[in-house]
Amino acid sequence: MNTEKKLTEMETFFMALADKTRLRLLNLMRNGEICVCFFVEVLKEAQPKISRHLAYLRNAGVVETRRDGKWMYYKIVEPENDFAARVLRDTLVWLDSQEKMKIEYKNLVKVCCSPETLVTINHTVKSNVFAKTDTSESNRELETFLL
Amino acid sequence: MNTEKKLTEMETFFMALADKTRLRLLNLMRNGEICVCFFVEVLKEAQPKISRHLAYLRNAGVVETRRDGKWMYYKIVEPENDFAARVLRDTLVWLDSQEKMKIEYKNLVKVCCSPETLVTINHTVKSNVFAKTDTSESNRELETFLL
DNA sequence: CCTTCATATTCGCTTTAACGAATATATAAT
DNA sequence: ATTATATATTCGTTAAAGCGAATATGAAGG
Repeated sequence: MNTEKKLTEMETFFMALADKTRLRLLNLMRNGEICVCFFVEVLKEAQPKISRHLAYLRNAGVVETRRDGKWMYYKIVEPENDFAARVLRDTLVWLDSQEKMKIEYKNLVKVCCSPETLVTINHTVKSNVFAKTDTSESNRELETFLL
Repeated sequence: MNTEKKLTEMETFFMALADKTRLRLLNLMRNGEICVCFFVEVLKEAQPKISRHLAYLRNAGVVETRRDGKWMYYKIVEPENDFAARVLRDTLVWLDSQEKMKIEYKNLVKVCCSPETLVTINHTVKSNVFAKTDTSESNRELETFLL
């Protein structure tokens, strides 16, 4: 890579981490991919705001997306740059050391794994919840994590 | 600390790292305290610009200052927060992996350790250079580093 | 005291970031 | 086809960052 661009890359990377909303988003993604609607629900922030910050993280190469029907899932991606990868890991540990972040993560688990909440959020019939609207892998991981 | 302030602290910390000039300053400080005039000389940036970015780093708790007569010396200070300290160390290693940053550091050493340059920069009589204007410890460290 | 030198700060300006509100897009359901 | 839903994007505004130029501060030396 051009030597001039490396500093710009660092700048962009740290910018991605230099915002409360983005840090909170990363905290929620720390154990796997999460659907946008859960971010909105848990962080209690306006949907366009969430969406913009997620876009920011994606442009910075910190997260990747997967579409599943109407839903978009975001997950943290290990940066190609080893140094960035290390800082990102450190940052997630840092977040995990904060009481408020632990609580938010637990709220995420509560929202994700509760069938009623899924119905509320997705406006889906109950019988369908775990069959279609639920991103089964992520939720199993979350449930396991809670035990 | 108030749980709400912790995220703000992280934000401020990462903001400090999210700027090319500040990263270049930190790179130059990686082995000890450096006088402002050397930053100006090596980075070839306007003095007020350097000064403002140093102030930013100081407000973020990343550097400390020491006055010696007319000269101000800045050095990196280990953040009290262990997580921040770790990220800062990682960042310095990251910088050190970049060719351009190595060159800038070598230029610093060249400027710092050259008596003529000191005379030029400090507008001081030659005989005085190493006795007064030179920050002896730092320079010894720099010279050793170069060998 | 008065001047000089190193550094910090202020001022006015331009650029960029962030936000809420509104709108667009894309998929799914009817 | 039409409608509803999830998410993204645009628009207009406000706030913040960064910059160069000018000025202020503070220490040293004559």
